[in-house]
Amino acid sequence: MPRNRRPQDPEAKREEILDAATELFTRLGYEGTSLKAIATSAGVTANTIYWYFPDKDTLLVGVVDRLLMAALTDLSALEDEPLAEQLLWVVQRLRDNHQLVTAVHARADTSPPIDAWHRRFHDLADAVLKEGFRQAGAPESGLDARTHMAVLVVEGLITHTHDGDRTRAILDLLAS
Amino acid sequence: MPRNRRPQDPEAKREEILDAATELFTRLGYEGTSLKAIATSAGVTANTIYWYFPDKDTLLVGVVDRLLMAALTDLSALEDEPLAEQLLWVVQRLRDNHQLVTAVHARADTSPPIDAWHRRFHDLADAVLKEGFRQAGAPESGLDARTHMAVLVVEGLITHTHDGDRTRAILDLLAS
DNA sequence: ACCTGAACACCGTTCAAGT
DNA sequence: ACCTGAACACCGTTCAAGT
Repeated sequence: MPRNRRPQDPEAKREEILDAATELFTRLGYEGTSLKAIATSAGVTANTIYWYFPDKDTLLVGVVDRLLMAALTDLSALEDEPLAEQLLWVVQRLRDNHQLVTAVHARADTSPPIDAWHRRFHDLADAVLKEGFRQAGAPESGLDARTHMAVLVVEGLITHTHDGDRTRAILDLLAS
Repeated sequence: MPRNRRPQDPEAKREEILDAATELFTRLGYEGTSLKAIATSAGVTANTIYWYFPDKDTLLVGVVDRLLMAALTDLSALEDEPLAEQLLWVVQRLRDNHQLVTAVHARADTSPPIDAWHRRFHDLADAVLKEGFRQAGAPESGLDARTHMAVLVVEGLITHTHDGDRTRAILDLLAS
């Protein structure tokens, strides 16, 4: 049996590459992780990644999109919790992935696919949070400004290290 | 006269390198700008930059520190304006430099000098904004959380494109 | 369809050598 | 003290070639 016939189905290989990229981007940062390192960790050669993804930026989009969807799914289990509690959960959940957030921001200006994903993310986050504010009984006036602001604050709390008390105080203020 | 004797004093050359780096980092981003491009624009060779700065990260610190000091100086002329007005001025003033902000965030985890500068920046921004809130008559209770949150929002407004109305609405909400 | 080895242009950084 | 040319290891990406 030849070495480069698929030992398993190609969807699984794609997932393995995404797994490896997620782990390494999270731990070493986007610029600090080479495609060679991802490939080695996934058991392939660097240029094999190009069969599954057109470039490194699009691989990053695959990584963050999968993480976002998983987080949203898990968040839905907390929909009856107070808003500040839900926001705190999001911040704690994504804090380990903060290097992914800063990478998206840093590369959105250069990479069209990252820019497009980033815009979709904000539209989605705005919509989810707006609904959260409504269910918390927030007044309709100024609701857009409030939700946009809240998304920026959550991003800021993920990308900046604060102790738990300060994080909580900010989120309480935000949800009040 | 030999070519590589200084035609002018070395402080001026250092400033020229900072000027070139500021312009190119701002326009093309940090990762999108090579030291060779900066050097050429400043009329030297790439490795000459290493006589003035230990590495590319420290050059970035030099750039952002100079921009921050200039912005703070100019801001002091507006100290009698309403707080929301001052914040709007800051956002508009630094919006063109948003690639510098995202670069600092993206590299703070990897580069000790950038991390150190970033912490100093937040300490300074917190202090300045806290005084701004006080002068605007904000209550002392919850003032820390409010200032930290406001700094995150200002960073978010700089790094995310919003139309003017939305920016203003968010800043009004923040200062109210 | 899937994977590789070899190559390409580029990058930040180092260093011995010049003036 | 200030600056350069040449080199180093590395990077993302391409492509002809293999199975």
